[in-house]
Amino acid sequence: MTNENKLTLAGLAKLASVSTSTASRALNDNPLIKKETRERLQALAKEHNFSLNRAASRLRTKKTNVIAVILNLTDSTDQSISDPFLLKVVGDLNQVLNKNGYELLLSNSLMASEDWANYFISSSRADGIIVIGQGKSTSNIEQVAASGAPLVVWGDPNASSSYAVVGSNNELGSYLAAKHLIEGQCKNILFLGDPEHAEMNERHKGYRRALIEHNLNTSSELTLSCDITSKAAYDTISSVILDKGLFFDGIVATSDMVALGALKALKERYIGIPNDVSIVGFDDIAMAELFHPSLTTIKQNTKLASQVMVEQLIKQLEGQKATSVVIDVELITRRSSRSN
Amino acid sequence: MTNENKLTLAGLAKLASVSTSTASRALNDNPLIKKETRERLQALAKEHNFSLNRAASRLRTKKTNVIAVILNLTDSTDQSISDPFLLKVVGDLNQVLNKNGYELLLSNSLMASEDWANYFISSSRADGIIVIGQGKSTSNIEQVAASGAPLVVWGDPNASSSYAVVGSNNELGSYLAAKHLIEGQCKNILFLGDPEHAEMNERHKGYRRALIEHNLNTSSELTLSCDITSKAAYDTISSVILDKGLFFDGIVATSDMVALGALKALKERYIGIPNDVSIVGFDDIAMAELFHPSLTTIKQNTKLASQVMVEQLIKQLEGQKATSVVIDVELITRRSSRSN
DNA sequence: TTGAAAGCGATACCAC
DNA sequence: GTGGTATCGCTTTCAA
Repeated sequence: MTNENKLTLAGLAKLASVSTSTASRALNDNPLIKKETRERLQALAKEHNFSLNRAASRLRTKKTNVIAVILNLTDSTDQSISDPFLLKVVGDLNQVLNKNGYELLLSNSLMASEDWANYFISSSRADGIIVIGQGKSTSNIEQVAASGAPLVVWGDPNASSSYAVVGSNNELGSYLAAKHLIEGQCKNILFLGDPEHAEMNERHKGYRRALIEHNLNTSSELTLSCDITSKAAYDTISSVILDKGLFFDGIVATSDMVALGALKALKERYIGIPNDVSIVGFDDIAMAELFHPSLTTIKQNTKLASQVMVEQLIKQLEGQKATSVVIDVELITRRSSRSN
Repeated sequence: MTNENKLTLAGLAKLASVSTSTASRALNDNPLIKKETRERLQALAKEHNFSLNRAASRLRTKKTNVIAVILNLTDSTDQSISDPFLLKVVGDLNQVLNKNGYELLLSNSLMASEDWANYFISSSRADGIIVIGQGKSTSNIEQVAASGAPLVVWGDPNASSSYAVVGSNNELGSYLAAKHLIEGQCKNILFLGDPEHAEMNERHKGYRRALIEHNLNTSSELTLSCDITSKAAYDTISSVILDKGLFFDGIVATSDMVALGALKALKERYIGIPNDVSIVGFDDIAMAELFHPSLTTIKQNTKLASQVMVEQLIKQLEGQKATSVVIDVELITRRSSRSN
């Protein structure tokens, strides 16, 4: 197999005694070619383990059928790249892209050059870009948008932006979370997360809306800013309890990882969950129900979201305009919060 | 930016009043070209947002600088693709590949055609293949190996195989796990996992070795076969307790997800961990220490493993022969098992 | 140190 | 329905 020269389309055509044009069309299942001929060539290709050279066809057609997916990590290398939620999205995107005939080129913001449009699109490495996460700064993303490259971002769809953003209804999600805690008789509800981050800021708004609606304390000492990792959440909760004691009876966390970090800190102090403190997470990662108590959370529908992202991207690839789309969230009630 | 025709190397060369040859060499930082000229052209390229067309250069050089990473899922679509351990490996590989100038094309066995070598290599989509997981059948992998394509597999490195396998010392891992339980006075130790799966089978061997060394019961009813998901583990443990009561006091699980599923089933029945039953997992996923009790486990060094996999792959890309490599494992003692 | 030109392997326009 | 051929944009040998 490695001794002779690799078979090319021209070679295959010769074997079949047709022209390369015909061979090309046949392998691409072009209906211009007689069905019989098509099938004959496809069989021959299979027999000889022949595959069209993508580099060549990409050069000629100026289409790669590749989508670059960029994990837009905030800063801390290790923590966020292993966030199960982000990786779940990558997995789902992979499925959907493949189903639509695209391949997934994986990157992350720590690696790729600064100028994404240039690096991926102009260089014809990919036809379009999906960015997962807006992070704290969106300048990279705006640059891509300005270049006119097909682009979809997973993030906060309510932010007015020059590009299509697909994301959960974050405000509503945390509103539902807070409301659920209030209905469970929580009076002093903490918000745990990083309000500087676009999506998290929306979640903070929803949390405040619920509290205000129910005339609860929204004092700023109830908003605890911390990184979106379980470690940071654990540390934050641990130290705040040490400082001020247990001055809260509910937590609205900005992610499941954050919720789980908080949960651990509380349990270590023998604080009862959900009776002393109720907790609601955000994401509904696979592990949420494995914990004890299982985690009440706001489910983000990553499967649907991936579908929508790919749809919106394909629209742009076809020259249409894409729009931002809000994905519904859902409260999943489990045992880390009091029901009713 | 979209109005005029896209700039090509020839165009850039004209702008700089040099030949395309010179321009090409300059942008590739070829020392043949005077340093001054090189810098001038690189600056010009940046100024005009110019990037070399990869499709063209790949066609010409017959090198893509892309590595296909294939998640070799067993069967169940949803469960395994979200296994945090596998995705962690993908993330780590991404980092290492990028550092070495390669890009990562993500695929999974459910999607890609049957004939991986053909699909990825002959078609010049990628220069090499990394397969994550041997699954139950290795015929796909062997086909790639037979084709002579650069290939590295994450799996059981002890299996004699025609290709390079990088993987943890699975046998030793579960041996350590079982030994640790025995030292904690466990007498009836369950093995929970799927011994048909290559790596899991090694783990089963290690488990048995430890038991035999200590004259413990190795009867087959102590080996519980179940899928490598937390759900399956939960169901398996639940039903076995229902059937036979609590006839064991230790569990060697084949993965953290499995361990956590078992943990949940036991806690729901108010079985004390680690006093009634001690548990050891395998992997050391990020969440292992968040659980209550935190999970004792066998750590797989994915970072090192990724480095080694890429190294071995690059060797092959350079025409050298690669070898299988065993990665050390480490017992991480936490609270789900009795110490000492 | 630089330039001219051939050619990588497909596709698609135009002819028949 | 099928075939001839120019062409996509770059790299690299050979010549200067």
